[in-house]
Amino acid sequence: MPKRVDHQERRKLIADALMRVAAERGLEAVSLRHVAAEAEVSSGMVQHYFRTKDEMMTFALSVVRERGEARVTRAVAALGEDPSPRTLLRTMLAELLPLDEARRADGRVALAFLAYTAVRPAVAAGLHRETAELLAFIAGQIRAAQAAGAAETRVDPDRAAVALLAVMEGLGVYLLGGHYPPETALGALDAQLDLLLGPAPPAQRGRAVPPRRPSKP
Amino acid sequence: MPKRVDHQERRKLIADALMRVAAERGLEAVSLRHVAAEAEVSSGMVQHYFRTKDEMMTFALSVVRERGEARVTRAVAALGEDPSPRTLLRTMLAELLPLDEARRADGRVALAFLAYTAVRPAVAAGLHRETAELLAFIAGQIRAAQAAGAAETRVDPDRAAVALLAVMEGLGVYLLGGHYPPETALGALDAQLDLLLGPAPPAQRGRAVPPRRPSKP
DNA sequence: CCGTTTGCATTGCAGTTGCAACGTAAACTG
DNA sequence: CAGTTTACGTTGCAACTGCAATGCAAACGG
Repeated sequence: MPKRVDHQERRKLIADALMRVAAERGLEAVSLRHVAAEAEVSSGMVQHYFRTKDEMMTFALSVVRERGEARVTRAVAALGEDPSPRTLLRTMLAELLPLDEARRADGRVALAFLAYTAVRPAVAAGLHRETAELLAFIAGQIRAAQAAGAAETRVDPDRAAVALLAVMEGLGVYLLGGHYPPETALGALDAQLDLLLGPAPPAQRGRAVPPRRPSKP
Repeated sequence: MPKRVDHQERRKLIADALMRVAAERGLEAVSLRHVAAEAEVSSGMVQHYFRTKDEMMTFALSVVRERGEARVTRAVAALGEDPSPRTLLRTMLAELLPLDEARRADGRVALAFLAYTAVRPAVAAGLHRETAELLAFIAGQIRAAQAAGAAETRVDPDRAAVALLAVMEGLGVYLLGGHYPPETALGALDAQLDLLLGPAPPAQRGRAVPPRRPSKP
């Protein structure tokens, strides 16, 4: 039986189990044995693929990141050929909000890792690059909208991008905390886009994110 | 010696130690013994004042909330008699951002508790009330600014309040993660206020929060 | 002045933790 | 077919965990 196993695949299997544990009971409940049990493998196997717990955590963090990226790319791809900046931004950001249970689970894990990395700065390096790229992209879209005359040109695209991404992150945090219902968050997101890009064309207004067919990533 | 002790004071002493541990090494490192050691008391004493660890955590969470509130009220009080809505909002929100090391430490603890409560919904009840109050207050200020003609009346105050608070929370999270420097966060906050309330009067622009004298709360 | 209550310190315990060590069986290499 | 490597499974261990139990001295109530 041995030797013919995909190393990366096993690691993802374990990381997935870790995320399930973390989503349900928090990162504090993540132990070698719990993860192993959740993945239905022996704890020896977990040790075989991750020499230390920290290695496992770091890998899981990268998986979380990639999941988010995959979500966004899929949602954006579903928009078809070059969508308007507004549609693009709204789709991206709404996709990153924990609006259904699947995304809530991911969100809880992400939030846990956020707290985790806040105390272990060394692990956070990868996140910085991603944030920087996202910010650059968002700023680009805002600039495009301004050039097309759709947006007020008084706002600095870079600052607006930082604010817009922060809105999304903050809404996500409050949603996870159950401070308000999803509609409130979506309303605030749309209001923010209105502020930045001017009122939306009526067809767009309040349109839901396209339905996502069930998948087992 | 016994009998003449202020119960509440001891509990705060312990909670403070807990927050120091959590700020440095995360909530996972918070154990009865660690907290006791940090507070320089016996672990028996900790058990005397908190019958279970959960009771201690819940109390610490309430202390975190109160600290934040105290910070804001102090900063706002320093503004003097009825300041403009814009000044008020900017002062409040900037005070809640982790811009110096003291507030970063508090922020790390708050973030850790956010992840903590996301998995234990029962504990989060108190937070909801506070958020709701804050939102109502912010919305009120925005309404006031609109009535005074300072702000564009096209934005819905309630939605704008949700977005504004989310901006602050999101900026805080990214700051704690070290994704960008404090100036970027402050820039985005000001940009957001510009969007909501119109450009700031020149005297206000970029003015720093009044210096906070060192204190041992 | 004596019992009760309060405020702590110490000890002990069962359970859990990360991790090292060892064992083993299957595939690949020569 | 011998030997090495890969892929695990099992066991064990020292450290740590929350918590119960016990002890004890000081203040207070009677």
